Amino acid sequence: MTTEQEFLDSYDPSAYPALAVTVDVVALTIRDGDLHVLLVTRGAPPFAGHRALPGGFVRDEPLAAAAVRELAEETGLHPGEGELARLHLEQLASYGDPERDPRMRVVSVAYLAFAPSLPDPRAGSDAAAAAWVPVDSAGALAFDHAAILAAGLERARAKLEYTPLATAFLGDRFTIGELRAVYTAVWGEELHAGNFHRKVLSVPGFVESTGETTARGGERGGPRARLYRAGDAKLLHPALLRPSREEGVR
Amino acid sequence: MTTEQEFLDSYDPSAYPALAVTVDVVALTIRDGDLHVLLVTRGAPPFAGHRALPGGFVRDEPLAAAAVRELAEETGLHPGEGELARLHLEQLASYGDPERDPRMRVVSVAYLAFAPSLPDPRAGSDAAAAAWVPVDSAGALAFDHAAILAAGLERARAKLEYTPLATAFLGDRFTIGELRAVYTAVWGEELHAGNFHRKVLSVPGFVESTGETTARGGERGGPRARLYRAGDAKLLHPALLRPSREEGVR
DNA sequence: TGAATAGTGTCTATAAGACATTATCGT
DNA sequence: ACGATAATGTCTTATAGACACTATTCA
Repeated sequence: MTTEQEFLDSYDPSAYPALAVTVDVVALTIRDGDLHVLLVTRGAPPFAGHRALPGGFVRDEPLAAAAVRELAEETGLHPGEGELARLHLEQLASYGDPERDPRMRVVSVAYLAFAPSLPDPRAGSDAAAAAWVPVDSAGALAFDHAAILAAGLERARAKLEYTPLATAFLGDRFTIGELRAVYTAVWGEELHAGNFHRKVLSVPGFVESTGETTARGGERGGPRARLYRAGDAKLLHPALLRPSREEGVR
Repeated sequence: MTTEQEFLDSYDPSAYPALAVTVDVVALTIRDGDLHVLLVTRGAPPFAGHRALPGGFVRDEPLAAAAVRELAEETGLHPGEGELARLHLEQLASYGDPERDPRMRVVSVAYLAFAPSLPDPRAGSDAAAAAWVPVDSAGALAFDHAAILAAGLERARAKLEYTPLATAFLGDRFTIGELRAVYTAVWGEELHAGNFHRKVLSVPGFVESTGETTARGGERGGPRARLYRAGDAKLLHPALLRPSREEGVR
């Protein structure tokens, strides 16, 4: 209870009940115009057969490295390889309710990842039970993972407002229309094409022109679109605010 | 390495190296117009004699409860008692670099607290070494606490933009001038009094009038000010943006 | 009386959003 | 030819910020 006692305790961790630290990852990507999250199907109790966020125990490594490692294992890709090299990863929050895991006290550090469209997890790897699932079809998840997913989605929606991270869902070159498709998928709202176009170009450092255009127009017609790459801005100023933000204000 | 192996491991935590979880609290308050943070002076190695954020090991309790408990111990106040009852507490981030504590692997969950002006920590309590320190005078801190404090300050500055949490630094009734003093203390920038006044009143749900005024004018003259209390808004719309946000955008 | 503060009014520049328009491409 | 999309133009309204101004109170 006293400060000195704490110092003593700190040298004797076995005086405390066993406690584990895990990382769980909310990995988001966009497929076919819809926002998807990477989920695994648990093969053992508790919650056997339920879907869960990919994650696992932290080893002798930084927390973010554990998140990247788990993600790489579940997708069958290697960190720094191919599309995983362009991954955006940020810490989301930590969850440590004593009852959140029925086996023992587990504190989980959740991470949020934005990925360009990735292939399906490789069959035969650790990731046999992993799949990209539309976020609207995630359903019930193991442990408190539904709450973690909800927090990740809300964070992602907010981040698109004031950061250029929407580009993290795209390749290194993209059209304004593709960028708008990211916003509509994450926010779940249609955006006015013309206003969005002008606004994106008016924010300093959001995108920069490559001088190129697409090789051909859209599948259903339309002119060739100019290609852009991500700019050097870390924050959008002014921000792109969501249309419907009156709800939830009170 | 495989998913099944993880399930087995999860039942045998002793297979993993000893690991501790702590909470550290960035507790902010405003005294004499300046932003202060609660710091303790360490009495034992490592970092003996250095200042540090208040914190300690997590017990059989939720993480937020551990943060409140540590804060109560250091200030000598009891949770839910007096000013501590009005405390705003939110999770900040977790810090788990393997080298951040020289003794052992410690993962710390940092919390951020906004408090109305609190008394000095009680002499004779656990808090004998605790004190409110102006954030500009914090200097070097033990472990990675300087980085945690910096993250807390940035979070606080950002939160004041789009939430009504500035009122968490004030009593249950306050003037617009007192609210403006919170903003100038946290942001470190002067705000135009007239524009601030009109803007605060124009944001729905930020403050609501009590119909009362202060008993007397300012110490150096001026009329009596109307008294307000916090409104029911959870988000400010439109937000109060910091004047200088061009820097750090790139 | 003078200085400081509360609160309001006015004006300008910027930004958001609704809507229209033109050009280019695929089918 | 037709429909779809890219990109730009126009107009209205809301907001931010600079500045001026009046009223009230304390020293």
